[in-house]
Amino acid sequence: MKNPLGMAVLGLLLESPLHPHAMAATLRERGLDRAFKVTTGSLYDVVRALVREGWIEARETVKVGARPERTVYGLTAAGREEFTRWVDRLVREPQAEFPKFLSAVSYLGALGPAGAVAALRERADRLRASLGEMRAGHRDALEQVPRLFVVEVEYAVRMAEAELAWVEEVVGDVESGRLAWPEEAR
Amino acid sequence: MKNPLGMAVLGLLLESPLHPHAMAATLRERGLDRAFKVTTGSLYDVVRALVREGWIEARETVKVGARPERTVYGLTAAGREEFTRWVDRLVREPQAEFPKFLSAVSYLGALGPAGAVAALRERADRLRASLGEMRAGHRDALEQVPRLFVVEVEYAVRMAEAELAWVEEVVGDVESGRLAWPEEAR
DNA sequence: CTCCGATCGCTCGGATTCGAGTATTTGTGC
DNA sequence: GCACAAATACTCGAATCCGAGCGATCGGAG
Repeated sequence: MKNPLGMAVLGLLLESPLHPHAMAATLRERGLDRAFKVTTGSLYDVVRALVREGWIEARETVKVGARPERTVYGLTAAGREEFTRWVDRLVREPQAEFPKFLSAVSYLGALGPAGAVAALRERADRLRASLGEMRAGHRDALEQVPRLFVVEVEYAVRMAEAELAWVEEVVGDVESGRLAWPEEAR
Repeated sequence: MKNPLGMAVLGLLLESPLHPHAMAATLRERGLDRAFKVTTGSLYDVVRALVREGWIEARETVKVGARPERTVYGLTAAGREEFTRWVDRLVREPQAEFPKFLSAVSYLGALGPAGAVAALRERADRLRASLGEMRAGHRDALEQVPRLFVVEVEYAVRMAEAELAWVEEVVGDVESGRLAWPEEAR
């Protein structure tokens, strides 16, 4: 079980038992779909895996109307423990990750100086837009809930700001020639 | 074809035809395994996919001694074009990604104030260590190749610095009470 | 000259992932 | 009271991913 969505599920069930569809809906309501990739397809797989590990268990299967049955899952004692361990580990140990932008920047040379500047400028614009949305969302959320519950947005904002600053700096460096384009890089 | 490793392969073949094992070796030599997840298993799948798309093609199959045959692949004209488009798109359009730390921070509450501070402190230490390595590696590399070829390391360093700064700030905020721990968060 | 670890180069299959599809029901505007 | 969008709830199969091998060869120590 490596999928962080599993952690999200445990975290939700800490509050109260739910059926899969409700988990997805709740995660989206709380904006946690910015932090977890929540796709329904994967969700059912993840739930099955959590059951296999003994961290959650089916509580009841209710049928409302003629819709498909809903199986409600609740946390086990082991699941409760696992959740904390899981969060703790992910906070403690930086994982090697491979953001697509990092990959792309490795081959920035291929765009040529003018192409690189154009592409980076567009990225900067998009980053500014999404930063605007995040900041607004954060402000609104803070009126509803304590800061601790939206602290991950602050992290996301900081990282986006850092990226934006770097992108702008590189644009400047290319234009001023501080970042030279050697022959070998087309 | 979504795997960025495919982009890395196209980028390598731009220089000269190679067989899969040599691709992996070259990527590692150049330290690009920090930017691309290069696992041999996936590599062969990715190469097959690139052939299917018509972006690379088998050039020859040589047999040296009694070892398994090596199939050498080279770029096609379509592959050359696709590579540029690929880099351009990834630079232009920020992708929604889901770093594990972002997920974990969403449930930071579960660790309690003391637990959170402890875990964050450990992360900070690890980040400092890996920053040290990255900076040293970058310095060394700069003596060998032009800056453009290691510019992705500068990005990685900046992002790690931003994360470290944020982590240290949150530790301070928890300790000073500026980041309060409401009852609901255990 | 012979043993052993490192390197070469690839295959395989289990596990995971997720988009697209299905089918019902509720709500809304006209 | 009817059409139509949205929400409810889940299944399925195709694609992808990747760790764990596997067998050969090479280089160097003794």
